[in-house]
Amino acid sequence: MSTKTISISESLNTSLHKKIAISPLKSPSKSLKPVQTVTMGGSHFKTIIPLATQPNVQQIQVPGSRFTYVRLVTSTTANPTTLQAGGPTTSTMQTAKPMVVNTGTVRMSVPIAPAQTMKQMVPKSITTTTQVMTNAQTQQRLIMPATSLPQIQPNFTNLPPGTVLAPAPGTGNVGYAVVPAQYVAQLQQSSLVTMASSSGFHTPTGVQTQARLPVNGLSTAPDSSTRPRKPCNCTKSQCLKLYCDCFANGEFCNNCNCNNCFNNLEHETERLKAIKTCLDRNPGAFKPKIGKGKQGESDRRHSKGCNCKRSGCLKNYCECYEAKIMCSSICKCVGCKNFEESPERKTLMHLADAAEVRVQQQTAAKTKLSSQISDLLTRTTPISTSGGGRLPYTFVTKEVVEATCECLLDQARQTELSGQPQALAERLILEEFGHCLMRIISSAGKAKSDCINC
DNA sequence: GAGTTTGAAACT
DNA sequence: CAGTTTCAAACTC
Repeated sequence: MSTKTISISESLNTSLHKKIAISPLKSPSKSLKPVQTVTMGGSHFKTIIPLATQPNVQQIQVPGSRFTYVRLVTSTTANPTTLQAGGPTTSTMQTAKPMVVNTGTVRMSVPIAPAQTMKQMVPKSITTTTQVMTNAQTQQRLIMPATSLPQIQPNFTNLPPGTVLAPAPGTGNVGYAVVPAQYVAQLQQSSLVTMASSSGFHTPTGVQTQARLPVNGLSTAPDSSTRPRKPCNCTKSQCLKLYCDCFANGEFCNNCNCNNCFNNLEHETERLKAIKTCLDRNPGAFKPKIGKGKQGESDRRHSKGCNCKRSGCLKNYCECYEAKIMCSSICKCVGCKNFEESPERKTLMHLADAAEVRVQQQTAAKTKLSSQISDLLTRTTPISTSGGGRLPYTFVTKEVVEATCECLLDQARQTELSGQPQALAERLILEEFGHCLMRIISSAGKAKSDCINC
């Protein structure tokens, strides 16, 4: 991977003429890319962290460095290109990549994640303070100046995400980042924002950060791009080995339950060293484990295959099963039941589907019941008797009865599907009926009380 | 929640 | 490369 230098000249004040070093970028993956940059050699690396000059963006200055550090996120497709910053459309969209900004004194590695659901991630609050652009891939990106240099901004609409425009040595602390909007949302949720202060780079002891990134550049679950990743519980690895999911995903730990965690900015040196060690051991350590299979095979498959011995590849111990893909020819598993025609697998799938449907039905029924009661509270006039303690009969309407019946039917279906004995089923249904009654009574009582007070 | 099982990662 | 150990997540009770 070579580093290319690009001049920014057009539309810039000549005194601001700057050199930009942009490295070719790598493909998106589960892993972050600082790993790629570390292998390039170089005496000093810095993990780039968010800009701070915009209301929703954090800028952190590392002592001893003249540069504003940023963390960048970019799209999942496209190829590396050479860029002419400020020029006409000389660039094409690029892949999520790590970037090395060679400023002459400091090399900064930029972990970059694929931005997948950018449209929905763009916070409304920031669109007024940052320039939002839409490219052919319908991804929105932001140009966020680390310091004010507004005349540059309009010329970067064609830069790929993940591009850092850094100044030549001696030109001051000015840097630009083209960042997909999703990352701004990450920033808002990340404790990176709270851990950094505008006066300097101070991270309180124990503070952990975790920028959420899609796993493998793919969504392993329908909502994986929006759901916070599970916190790790590492106790011995210092979160600096691939045992740690956060580390393996190229993320900082944040809100984890780990002990003696070194996977944070506070232990940047150790972290980068660990990344290098992992890469020395396995250059593909941070590459996606789930990739495209050979022709004729499933689109997605485990890059190395699993080695399961006892789980039949039908438990989450199995990386293939966990990724919701079938085992392939490269797996070395024993007694595998994770293949297309496997009856065990089909049964598991049916059970999982049924469970999901049950949960949805039950949730819907309960929501409807609550809605009916709530609706009644607003449109009925409770009948209160003077001290008689009777509840308003108007609450037992046709709608409430129907909603109650739905709850009971759902409970019946659930017990039937799970093969519960009849006696237990009846008991569960009765209990559900009791819950419904309690809700009705509670609502009616509240309405009565409200009426008395009014 | 504690203890067990599991398989990937790390180590020898 | 193979065997063993370490580790943290998944799972069971």
